[in-house]
Amino acid sequence: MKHKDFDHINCSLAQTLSVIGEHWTLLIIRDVFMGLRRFGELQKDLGIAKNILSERLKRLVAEQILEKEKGESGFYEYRLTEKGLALQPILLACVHWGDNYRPSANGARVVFVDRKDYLPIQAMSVRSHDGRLLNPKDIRAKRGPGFSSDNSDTPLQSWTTAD
Amino acid sequence: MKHKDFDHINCSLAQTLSVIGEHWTLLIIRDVFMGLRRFGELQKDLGIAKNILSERLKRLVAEQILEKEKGESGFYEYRLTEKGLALQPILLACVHWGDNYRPSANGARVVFVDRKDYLPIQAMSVRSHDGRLLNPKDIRAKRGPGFSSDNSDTPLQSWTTAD
DNA sequence: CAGTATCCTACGTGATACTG
DNA sequence: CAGTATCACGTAGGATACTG
Repeated sequence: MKHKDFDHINCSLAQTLSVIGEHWTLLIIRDVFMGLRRFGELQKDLGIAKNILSERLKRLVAEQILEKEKGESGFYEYRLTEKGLALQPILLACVHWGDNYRPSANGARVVFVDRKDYLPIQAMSVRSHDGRLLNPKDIRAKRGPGFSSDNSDTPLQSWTTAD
Repeated sequence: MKHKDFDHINCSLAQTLSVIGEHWTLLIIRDVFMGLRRFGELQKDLGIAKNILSERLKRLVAEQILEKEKGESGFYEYRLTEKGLALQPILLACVHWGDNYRPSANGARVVFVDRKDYLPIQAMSVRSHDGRLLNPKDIRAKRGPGFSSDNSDTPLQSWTTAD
Protein backbone atom coordinates (compact mmCIF):
# COMPACT_ATOMS: atom_id res chain seq x y z
CA MET A 1 0.00 0.00 0.00
CA LYS A 2 0.90 3.56 0.15
CA HIS A 3 3.72 4.46 2.42
CA LYS A 4 2.68 6.37 5.41
CA ASP A 5 3.30 10.01 5.26
CA PHE A 6 4.82 11.71 8.25
CA ASP A 7 3.31 14.94 7.25
CA HIS A 8 0.07 14.55 9.10
CA ILE A 9 1.67 13.59 12.36
CA ASN A 10 1.47 16.43 14.80
CA CYS A 11 5.01 16.29 15.88
CA SER A 12 7.68 18.80 15.16
CA LEU A 13 10.15 16.09 14.42
CA ALA A 14 7.89 14.38 11.95
CA GLN A 15 7.21 17.73 10.35
CA THR A 16 10.88 18.34 9.93
CA LEU A 17 11.47 14.89 8.57
CA SER A 18 8.69 15.28 6.08
CA VAL A 19 10.71 18.08 4.52
CA ILE A 20 14.32 17.08 4.91
CA GLY A 21 13.96 13.41 5.73
CA GLU A 22 13.89 12.11 2.22
CA HIS A 23 16.96 10.44 0.93
CA TRP A 24 19.43 12.79 -0.66
CA THR A 25 17.76 15.91 0.62
CA LEU A 26 20.07 16.63 3.48
CA LEU A 27 23.11 15.88 1.35
CA ILE A 28 21.88 18.33 -1.24
CA ILE A 29 21.43 20.96 1.42
CA ARG A 30 24.88 20.27 2.75
CA ASP A 31 26.31 20.81 -0.70
CA VAL A 32 24.58 24.14 -1.00
CA PHE A 33 25.94 25.10 2.39
CA MET A 34 29.34 24.14 1.03
CA GLY A 35 29.03 26.61 -1.76
CA LEU A 36 27.68 24.54 -4.61
CA ARG A 37 25.02 26.46 -6.43
CA ARG A 38 24.26 24.95 -9.77
CA PHE A 39 22.33 21.93 -10.88
CA GLY A 40 25.27 20.39 -12.64
CA GLU A 41 27.60 20.92 -9.74
CA LEU A 42 25.24 19.18 -7.40
CA GLN A 43 24.55 16.39 -9.79
CA LYS A 44 28.19 15.72 -10.41
CA ASP A 45 29.20 15.95 -6.81
CA LEU A 46 26.52 13.70 -5.46
CA GLY A 47 26.33 11.26 -8.31
CA ILE A 48 22.59 11.48 -8.06
CA ALA A 49 20.23 10.88 -10.94
CA LYS A 50 19.09 14.06 -12.59
CA ASN A 51 15.42 13.41 -12.25
CA ILE A 52 15.78 12.79 -8.55
CA LEU A 53 17.84 15.90 -8.08
CA SER A 54 15.29 17.82 -10.04
CA GLU A 55 12.47 16.60 -7.85
CA ARG A 56 14.30 17.31 -4.64
CA LEU A 57 15.26 20.80 -5.67
CA LYS A 58 11.74 21.54 -6.71
CA ARG A 59 10.48 20.43 -3.37
CA LEU A 60 13.06 22.47 -1.51
CA VAL A 61 12.19 25.55 -3.49
CA ALA A 62 8.50 24.96 -2.83
CA GLU A 63 9.26 24.66 0.87
CA GLN A 64 11.21 27.89 0.69
CA ILE A 65 14.38 26.31 1.87
CA LEU A 66 16.12 27.14 -1.37
CA GLU A 67 15.69 30.00 -3.77
CA LYS A 68 16.27 29.65 -7.46
CA GLU A 69 17.58 32.65 -9.29
CA LYS A 70 19.53 33.48 -12.35
CA GLY A 71 23.04 34.13 -11.17
CA GLU A 72 25.49 36.56 -12.63
CA SER A 73 26.84 33.73 -14.70
CA GLY A 74 23.54 33.61 -16.48
CA PHE A 75 22.88 30.15 -15.11
CA TYR A 76 20.34 29.24 -12.54
CA GLU A 77 21.59 29.12 -9.02
CA TYR A 78 20.16 27.70 -5.85
CA ARG A 79 20.70 29.50 -2.61
CA LEU A 80 19.63 28.95 0.93
CA THR A 81 16.90 31.13 2.31
CA GLU A 82 16.81 32.14 5.93
CA LYS A 83 14.65 29.09 6.56
CA GLY A 84 17.25 26.95 4.87
CA LEU A 85 20.13 28.51 6.73
CA ALA A 86 18.30 27.72 9.93
CA LEU A 87 18.91 24.07 9.23
CA GLN A 88 22.55 24.53 10.06
CA PRO A 89 22.33 23.29 13.65
CA ILE A 90 20.80 20.06 12.40
CA LEU A 91 23.57 19.55 9.92
CA LEU A 92 26.27 20.39 12.40
CA ALA A 93 24.80 18.06 14.96
CA CYS A 94 24.73 15.27 12.40
CA VAL A 95 28.27 15.89 11.27
CA HIS A 96 29.45 16.01 14.81
CA TRP A 97 27.81 12.74 15.71
CA GLY A 98 29.16 11.09 12.61
CA ASP A 99 32.65 12.26 13.38
CA ASN A 100 32.42 10.91 16.88
CA TYR A 101 30.74 7.61 16.36
CA ARG A 102 31.51 6.64 12.81
CA PRO A 103 34.94 8.12 12.51
CA SER A 104 37.30 8.01 9.64
CA ALA A 105 40.53 6.25 10.39
CA ASN A 106 42.46 9.47 10.55
CA GLY A 107 40.23 11.67 12.65
CA ALA A 108 37.68 14.33 11.94
CA ARG A 109 36.97 14.83 8.27
CA VAL A 110 35.82 18.37 8.69
CA VAL A 111 36.46 21.03 11.22
CA PHE A 112 34.23 24.05 11.51
CA VAL A 113 35.88 27.24 12.47
CA ASP A 114 34.82 30.73 13.31
CA ARG A 115 35.42 32.92 10.34
CA LYS A 116 36.90 35.63 12.47
CA ASP A 117 39.56 33.88 14.45
CA TYR A 118 39.73 30.54 12.67
CA LEU A 119 39.24 28.70 15.91
CA PRO A 120 37.02 25.63 15.98
CA ILE A 121 33.47 26.18 17.07
CA GLN A 122 31.93 24.42 20.01
CA ALA A 123 30.39 21.04 19.56
CA MET A 124 26.63 21.16 19.38
CA SER A 125 25.35 20.81 22.88
CA VAL A 126 22.28 21.22 24.99
CA ARG A 127 22.29 24.05 27.47
CA SER A 128 20.06 25.32 30.21
CA HIS A 129 18.60 28.79 30.11
CA ASP A 130 21.58 30.08 32.03
CA GLY A 131 24.11 28.29 29.90
CA ARG A 132 24.93 25.21 31.90
CA LEU A 133 25.77 22.13 29.88
CA LEU A 134 23.02 19.55 30.16
CA ASN A 135 23.25 15.83 29.77
CA PRO A 136 20.63 13.85 27.88
CA LYS A 137 18.93 12.78 31.06
CA ASP A 138 18.83 16.24 32.56
CA ILE A 139 15.91 17.42 30.50
CA ARG A 140 12.24 16.72 30.34
CA ALA A 141 9.67 17.34 27.66
CA LYS A 142 6.50 19.17 28.52
CA ARG A 143 3.56 19.62 26.26
CA GLY A 144 3.36 23.06 24.81
CA PRO A 145 0.30 25.01 23.70
CA GLY A 146 0.39 23.44 20.26
CA PHE A 147 0.30 19.93 21.55
CA SER A 148 -2.35 17.77 19.99
CA SER A 149 -4.22 20.75 18.73
CA ASP A 150 -5.00 18.86 15.58
CA ASN A 151 -6.42 15.42 15.39
CA SER A 152 -3.38 13.26 15.59
CA ASP A 153 -1.64 12.93 18.88
CA THR A 154 1.71 11.82 20.03
CA PRO A 155 2.09 10.60 23.56
CA LEU A 156 4.31 12.66 25.68
CA GLN A 157 5.75 11.59 28.94
CA SER A 158 9.27 12.42 29.70
CA TRP A 159 12.20 13.03 27.53
CA THR A 160 14.65 10.46 28.65
CA THR A 161 12.93 9.03 31.61
CA ALA A 162 15.96 7.89 33.45
CA ASP A 163 14.09 5.02 35.00
CA MET B 1 18.79 -0.52 -10.03
CA LYS B 2 19.98 -0.69 -6.57
CA HIS B 3 19.74 2.46 -4.57
CA LYS B 4 22.96 4.11 -3.86
CA ASP B 5 24.24 3.58 -0.41
CA PHE B 6 25.48 6.55 1.51
CA ASP B 7 27.60 4.33 3.61
CA HIS B 8 30.68 4.45 1.45
CA ILE B 9 30.73 8.21 1.17
CA ASN B 10 33.48 9.67 3.26
CA CYS B 11 31.42 12.31 4.86
CA SER B 12 30.33 12.46 8.42
CA LEU B 13 26.90 13.55 7.43
CA ALA B 14 26.43 10.68 5.04
CA GLN B 15 27.72 8.34 7.70
CA THR B 16 25.16 9.60 10.12
CA LEU B 17 22.39 9.39 7.60
CA SER B 18 23.30 5.85 6.73
CA VAL B 19 22.41 4.94 10.29
CA ILE B 20 19.54 7.19 11.26
CA GLY B 21 18.45 8.46 7.86
CA GLU B 22 16.09 5.66 7.02
CA HIS B 23 12.44 6.34 7.28
CA TRP B 24 11.00 5.72 10.70
CA THR B 25 14.34 5.40 12.39
CA LEU B 26 14.50 8.82 13.94
CA LEU B 27 10.90 8.61 15.02
CA ILE B 28 11.61 5.33 16.74
CA ILE B 29 14.55 6.86 18.51
CA ARG B 30 12.45 9.80 19.56
CA ASP B 31 9.92 7.44 21.08
CA VAL B 32 12.58 5.69 23.07
CA PHE B 33 13.80 9.07 24.28
CA MET B 34 10.24 9.73 25.29
CA GLY B 35 10.19 6.73 27.52
CA LEU B 36 8.72 4.04 25.33
CA ARG B 37 10.61 0.83 25.78
CA ARG B 38 8.73 -2.09 24.40
CA PHE B 39 8.09 -3.39 20.95
CA GLY B 40 4.36 -3.18 21.28
CA GLU B 41 4.42 0.32 22.65
CA LEU B 42 6.47 1.52 19.74
CA GLN B 43 4.41 -0.31 17.22
CA LYS B 44 1.17 1.03 18.58
CA ASP B 45 2.40 4.56 18.94
CA LEU B 46 3.93 4.87 15.53
CA GLY B 47 1.44 2.80 13.61
CA ILE B 48 4.35 1.17 11.88
CA ALA B 49 4.26 -2.32 10.45
CA LYS B 50 5.75 -4.90 12.75
CA ASN B 51 8.22 -6.26 10.28
CA ILE B 52 9.57 -2.81 9.58
CA LEU B 53 9.83 -2.01 13.25
CA SER B 54 11.57 -5.29 13.79
CA GLU B 55 14.12 -4.55 11.10
CA ARG B 56 14.80 -1.05 12.33
CA LEU B 57 15.25 -2.15 15.92
CA LYS B 58 17.60 -4.87 14.84
CA ARG B 59 19.66 -2.40 12.94
CA LEU B 60 19.75 0.04 15.81
CA VAL B 61 20.84 -2.66 18.20
CA ALA B 62 23.52 -3.77 15.76
CA GLU B 63 24.72 -0.19 15.54
CA GLN B 64 24.79 -0.03 19.31
CA ILE B 65 22.38 2.81 19.46
CA LEU B 66 19.87 0.73 21.36
CA GLU B 67 20.33 -2.08 23.80
CA LYS B 68 17.86 -4.88 24.16
CA GLU B 69 17.42 -6.40 27.56
CA LYS B 70 14.87 -8.24 29.56
CA GLY B 71 13.28 -5.64 31.76
CA GLU B 72 11.94 -6.17 35.24
CA SER B 73 8.57 -6.74 33.70
CA GLY B 74 9.96 -9.84 32.10
CA PHE B 75 9.47 -8.31 28.67
CA TYR B 76 12.16 -7.18 26.35
CA GLU B 77 13.00 -3.55 26.56
CA TYR B 78 14.98 -1.26 24.31
CA ARG B 79 17.10 1.41 25.83
CA LEU B 80 19.42 4.02 24.48
CA THR B 81 23.11 3.46 24.84
CA GLU B 82 25.50 6.32 25.32
CA LYS B 83 25.91 6.41 21.56
CA GLY B 84 22.17 6.64 21.21
CA LEU B 85 21.81 9.30 23.85
CA ALA B 86 24.36 11.32 21.95
CA LEU B 87 21.82 11.72 19.20
CA GLN B 88 19.86 14.10 21.36
CA PRO B 89 21.26 17.30 19.86
CA ILE B 90 20.18 16.13 16.44
CA LEU B 91 16.68 15.44 17.64
CA LEU B 92 16.42 18.69 19.51
CA ALA B 93 17.66 20.63 16.54
CA CYS B 94 15.06 18.96 14.35
CA VAL B 95 12.25 19.57 16.79
CA HIS B 96 13.28 23.14 17.18
CA TRP B 97 13.36 23.75 13.47
CA GLY B 98 10.01 22.08 13.01
CA ASP B 99 8.47 24.19 15.72
CA ASN B 100 9.78 27.33 14.14
CA TYR B 101 9.14 26.72 10.51
CA ARG B 102 6.30 24.27 10.40
CA PRO B 103 4.42 25.34 13.43
CA SER B 104 1.21 24.04 14.77
CA ALA B 105 -1.58 26.58 14.85
CA ASN B 106 -1.33 27.02 18.58
CA GLY B 107 2.40 27.32 19.12
CA ALA B 108 5.13 24.97 20.19
CA ARG B 109 4.02 21.39 20.57
CA VAL B 110 6.73 20.50 22.97
CA VAL B 111 8.85 22.46 25.36
CA PHE B 112 12.02 21.03 26.78
CA VAL B 113 12.86 22.03 30.27
CA ASP B 114 15.72 21.54 32.63
CA ARG B 115 14.83 18.86 35.08
CA LYS B 116 16.15 20.85 37.97
CA ASP B 117 14.42 24.17 37.64
CA TYR B 118 11.80 23.39 35.02
CA LEU B 119 12.91 26.29 32.92
CA PRO B 120 13.06 25.88 29.16
CA ILE B 121 16.43 24.99 27.71
CA GLN B 122 18.19 27.13 25.16
CA ALA B 123 17.43 26.67 21.53
CA MET B 124 20.08 24.69 19.74
CA SER B 125 22.62 27.13 18.46
CA VAL B 126 26.08 27.40 17.06
CA ARG B 127 28.68 28.97 19.26
CA SER B 128 32.28 29.98 18.97
CA HIS B 129 34.95 28.52 21.20
CA ASP B 130 34.40 31.34 23.66
CA GLY B 131 30.65 31.08 23.62
CA ARG B 132 29.62 33.81 21.20
CA LEU B 133 26.51 33.07 19.19
CA LEU B 134 27.39 32.50 15.55
CA ASN B 135 25.23 33.00 12.52
CA PRO B 136 25.20 30.53 9.66
CA LYS B 137 27.52 32.65 7.60
CA ASP B 138 30.01 33.19 10.37
CA ILE B 139 31.62 29.82 10.07
CA ARG B 140 33.82 28.05 7.61
CA ALA B 141 34.59 24.40 7.07
CA LYS B 142 38.17 23.27 6.94
CA ARG B 143 39.34 19.85 6.03
CA GLY B 144 40.40 17.83 8.98
CA PRO B 145 42.95 15.04 9.19
CA GLY B 146 40.37 12.44 8.21
CA PHE B 147 39.42 14.21 5.03
CA SER B 148 39.49 12.05 1.97
CA SER B 149 41.64 9.49 3.65
CA ASP B 150 39.66 6.81 1.92
CA ASN B 151 38.89 6.64 -1.71
CA SER B 152 35.77 8.67 -2.02
CA ASP B 153 36.05 12.38 -1.69
CA THR B 154 33.70 15.18 -1.04
CA PRO B 155 34.63 18.62 -2.19
CA LEU B 156 35.13 21.09 0.52
CA GLN B 157 35.26 24.76 0.04
CA SER B 158 33.53 26.93 2.47
CA TRP B 159 30.62 26.35 4.68
CA THR B 160 28.22 28.98 3.66
CA THR B 161 30.21 30.98 1.27
CA ALA B 162 28.38 34.19 1.66
CA ASP B 163 28.58 35.12 -1.97
C1' DC C 1 3.65 -10.02 24.10
C1' DA C 2 7.23 -9.98 20.78
C1' DG C 3 8.29 -10.95 17.17
C1' DT C 4 8.91 -13.98 12.24
C1' DA C 5 7.29 -15.28 7.63
C1' DT C 6 4.85 -14.26 3.35
C1' DC C 7 2.74 -11.85 -0.10
C1' DC C 8 1.84 -7.79 -2.73
C1' DT C 9 2.08 -3.19 -4.22
C1' DA C 10 3.83 1.30 -5.14
C1' DC C 11 7.32 4.24 -4.65
C1' DG C 12 12.10 5.70 -4.97
C1' DT C 13 15.87 5.33 -7.77
C1' DG C 14 19.04 4.86 -11.72
C1' DA C 15 19.84 4.93 -16.72
C1' DT C 16 19.12 6.80 -20.89
C1' DA C 17 17.27 9.70 -24.38
C1' DC C 18 15.45 14.01 -25.43
C1' DT C 19 14.46 19.35 -25.27
C1' DG C 20 15.18 24.52 -24.99
C1' DC D 1 23.81 23.70 -19.13
C1' DA D 2 19.61 22.62 -16.96
C1' DG D 3 16.56 20.21 -16.85
C1' DT D 4 12.10 16.85 -18.59
C1' DA D 5 10.31 12.34 -20.07
C1' DT D 6 10.16 7.56 -20.06
C1' DC D 7 11.20 3.08 -18.63
C1' DA D 8 12.72 -0.79 -15.72
C1' DC D 9 13.52 -2.51 -11.40
C1' DG D 10 14.44 -3.43 -6.44
C1' DT D 11 12.99 -2.77 -2.24
C1' DA D 12 10.79 -0.42 1.47
C1' DG D 13 6.61 -0.62 3.40
C1' DG D 14 1.84 -2.35 4.69
C1' DA D 15 -1.26 -6.22 5.78
C1' DT D 16 -2.05 -10.48 7.51
C1' DA D 17 -1.25 -14.95 9.37
C1' DC D 18 1.57 -17.56 12.21
C1' DT D 19 4.94 -18.95 16.27
C1' DG D 20 7.16 -19.39 20.97
